[in-house]
Amino acid sequence: MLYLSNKHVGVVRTYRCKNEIFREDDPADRVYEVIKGTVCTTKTLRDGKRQIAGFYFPGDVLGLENVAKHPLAGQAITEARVRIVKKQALNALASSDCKVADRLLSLTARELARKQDLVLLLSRSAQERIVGFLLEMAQRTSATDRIELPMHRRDIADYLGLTLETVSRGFWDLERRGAIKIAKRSIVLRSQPANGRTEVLRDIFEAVKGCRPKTEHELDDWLASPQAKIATLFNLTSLSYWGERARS
Amino acid sequence: MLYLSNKHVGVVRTYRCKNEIFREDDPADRVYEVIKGTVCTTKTLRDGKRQIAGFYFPGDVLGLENVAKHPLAGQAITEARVRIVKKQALNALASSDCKVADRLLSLTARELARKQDLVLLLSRSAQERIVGFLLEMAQRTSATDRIELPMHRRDIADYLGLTLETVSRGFWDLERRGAIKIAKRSIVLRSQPANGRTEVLRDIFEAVKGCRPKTEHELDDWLASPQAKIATLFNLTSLSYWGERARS
DNA sequence: CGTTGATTTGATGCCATTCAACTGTTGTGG
DNA sequence: CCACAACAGTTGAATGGCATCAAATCAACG
Repeated sequence: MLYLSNKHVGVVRTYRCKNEIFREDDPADRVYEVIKGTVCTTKTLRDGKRQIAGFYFPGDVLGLENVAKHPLAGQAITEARVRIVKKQALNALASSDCKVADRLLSLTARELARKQDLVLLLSRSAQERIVGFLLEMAQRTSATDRIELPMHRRDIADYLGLTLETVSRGFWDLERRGAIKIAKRSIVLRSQPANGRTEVLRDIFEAVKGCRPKTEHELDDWLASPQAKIATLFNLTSLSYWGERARS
Repeated sequence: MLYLSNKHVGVVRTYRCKNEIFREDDPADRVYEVIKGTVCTTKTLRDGKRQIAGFYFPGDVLGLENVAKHPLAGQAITEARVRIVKKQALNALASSDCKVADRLLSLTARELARKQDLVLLLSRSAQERIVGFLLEMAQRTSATDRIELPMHRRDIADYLGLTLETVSRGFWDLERRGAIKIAKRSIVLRSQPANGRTEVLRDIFEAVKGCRPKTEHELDDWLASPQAKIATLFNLTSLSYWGERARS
């Protein structure tokens, strides 16, 4: 499903895994809509350290920042198909079609909300970042009980501002506690004991859904969802309160 | 100077220092334009830890994220005057006046770029975050040789994901090296020695301005600016390369 | 089978936090 | 005017979490 444009706008290109879609300091005169695969934005420092500022899945759009030159490079994490649209053409469309302008603002605002979440995530402990990452992936990749992670440990580490060793240890810690089962690049969620203290469960419900469950049934239904399983992981991390990280 | 709206839209309110402008989980049906003073967005966790996701100065607009409920609270850092505009009214304006829609998108995209920068900043060492913070403040508050910091050490710490002690030590370290002079809430920049290695200076120029200096004169001129003085601080932090953090 | 890259595991060290004491400032009321 | 409390900021010492370095394990592939 293409949100931003239709078949008659822009060009579609395919990128092999690890190939660059655009470079740092390239003129930022285009936006890039992911059609298939996974893409990320990276910044590489002279000392070799790499930071990943965001992952992008089908339907997401890169390059919405209001800047002259890309502060970050765009890179394909897996083989990826991307629609490239010139901002100029897009602006022309937007001024003629109000819905396009609306959609553009909406996409930018959503991206802003995601970056907000990332900022909040980055000022937490290593284990909390890892759980937060799993929660984000579960929400964004319409996961069932199995979360497929297209990116490497190294990518996750660069995204979370950690080392890949710490990420590895963090995953293993969750597995040791019986919360997940690691199968290569996919994480299988195991149902939590959830014994006793239902008040805590209600708190978690509220933290993720934004309101308290109105009926027992509503709570039980939600507890069966993968989001709930991940959210309850937060209990394992001595985390008192996560706040609202789940939206739309 | 009011970017977003004119005198006939929204209402203007004044908030005392530390007062809340909007709360976490309040319906996000309004945007808030800072007219005077300084404002920030905060998230408070149950364990008492606080995170600041952004500072906002006159001309900046809060609440542009595309969400139903505010994920963060808005709080006045100093006494602040704020224009409050309902999103509904704004959308009505935007659909009739194309320039308003443009301005709205531009503001959101700028905010997105700022959050990008913050994400990159947060995955660095304590000292680098502190220098990066000074650089951001110098750029955003049209500073001369003196940067006025309206916020407390505690606020800076919560913004950078550090403790206030670490921030204090970081400032003192810069003072010890002769880079700044601390005067309560204002930081006086002292011109850097800049002796020798002009190649390094050119690198810093490029990192901040985005292109290499074309003439010696251009380099010298820039070196006299407060931005340059702060940028050269990065030399002091064993930081090999900062990348482009200065825009518009 | 050897090579290469990805991940896990282990040992050690450093940086930032934590806890604590102390200084300086501001405001309040007698 | 002074005593006192409350707050902001600085400084010091000890702890611990995460990075770093190093090595082992494992899978994929020619």
